[in-house]
Amino acid sequence: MTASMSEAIEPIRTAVVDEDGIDFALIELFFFAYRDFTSDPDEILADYGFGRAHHRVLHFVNRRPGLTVAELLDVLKITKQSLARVLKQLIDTGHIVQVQGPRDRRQRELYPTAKGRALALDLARPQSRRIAQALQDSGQGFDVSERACVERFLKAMVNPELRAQIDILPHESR
Amino acid sequence: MTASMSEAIEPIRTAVVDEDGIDFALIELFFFAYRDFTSDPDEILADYGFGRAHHRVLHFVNRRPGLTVAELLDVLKITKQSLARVLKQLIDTGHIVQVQGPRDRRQRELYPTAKGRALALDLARPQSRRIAQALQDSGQGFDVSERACVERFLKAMVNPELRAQIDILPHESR
DNA sequence: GAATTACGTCAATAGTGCTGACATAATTTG
DNA sequence: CAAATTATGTCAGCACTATTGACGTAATTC
Repeated sequence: MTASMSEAIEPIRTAVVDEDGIDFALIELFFFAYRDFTSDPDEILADYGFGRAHHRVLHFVNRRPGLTVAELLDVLKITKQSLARVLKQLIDTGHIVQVQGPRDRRQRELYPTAKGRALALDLARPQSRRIAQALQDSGQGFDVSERACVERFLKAMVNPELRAQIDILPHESR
Repeated sequence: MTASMSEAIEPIRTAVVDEDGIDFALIELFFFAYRDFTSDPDEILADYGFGRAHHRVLHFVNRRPGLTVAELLDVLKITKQSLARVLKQLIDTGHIVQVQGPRDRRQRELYPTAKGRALALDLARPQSRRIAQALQDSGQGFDVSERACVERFLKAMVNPELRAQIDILPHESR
């Protein structure tokens, strides 16, 4: 764990620049943007003793009511054990209910309750406000649809094999 | 922690839709995009026994060589204690060196070593590739600069009071 | 000289992720 | 029908990143 040898290791005093296809500017903008984007719901969640994991579960159960546990794991790309804790808490607090699968009785379909729906909307509100404001602030005014541009870009950033999953989720226009 | 009362809580069977200014579509796209975006460097970091916190520190020390500890804390918005561990590891492994501040000897200026610069570039490479590919895939071809649009949007998503900090960082065009 | 600042460190805690193992019930397969 | 597989739940233990609060030291400022 120690720096090899005893000679002084030379500090590099020049900043890295965006060269050779290295895009530090967008990399760090993405970091800052996502951090502030998630900070909005974080404050609300804290009041419930919940964290981001709860938010994500609540979000997707609201977006796809009747999801099974396996499907949810596949969307979130986490393990059963990681999901178990947060899902149990959301069920115990009456935000989500489990319903035995109609065809396959081993499955548990997950549905939001009115309480769970309300919380999901409360969490989405400040994030939506931030997005709307950002689109408005950054829009060029003209014909160019900032929203369409951003939506295309974000989707293209997702691993190709996962894009099919996204298309399952409800969307307004398209 | 238990759902109040004994009556069955009704599951809501309809999916939430994007209405009343709620933008679920972009919210979840942002989640998916950021998750995959960070998965690239995560694999490399694992080889070093490092995590995302190490990546962030290494990134900003490379972007602003000579940063003091206090400045780094201000950029990352974490506590001294959270930084301490990861910074110590990066110093012990010879990725970052501390130099006593020239004016104020209490300060420790942080600089990357050649090793630290190399790792920062290795981590930025797959992320930059993903961004470039996404911009290309999503670009409309025409005159519209997808990159400019995305950069404006991401910057507008950041809390206004923090945007000044971003402008300090080196950038190519602008 | 006293207060403040910059930094380091210690102890304790929380949230979220992981692996591996095991149990149960239901469905599918041979 | 018996056996294998699948869907889910649960237990134990671990890792990483973050938190708060407290304390110490050295350097600077007032």
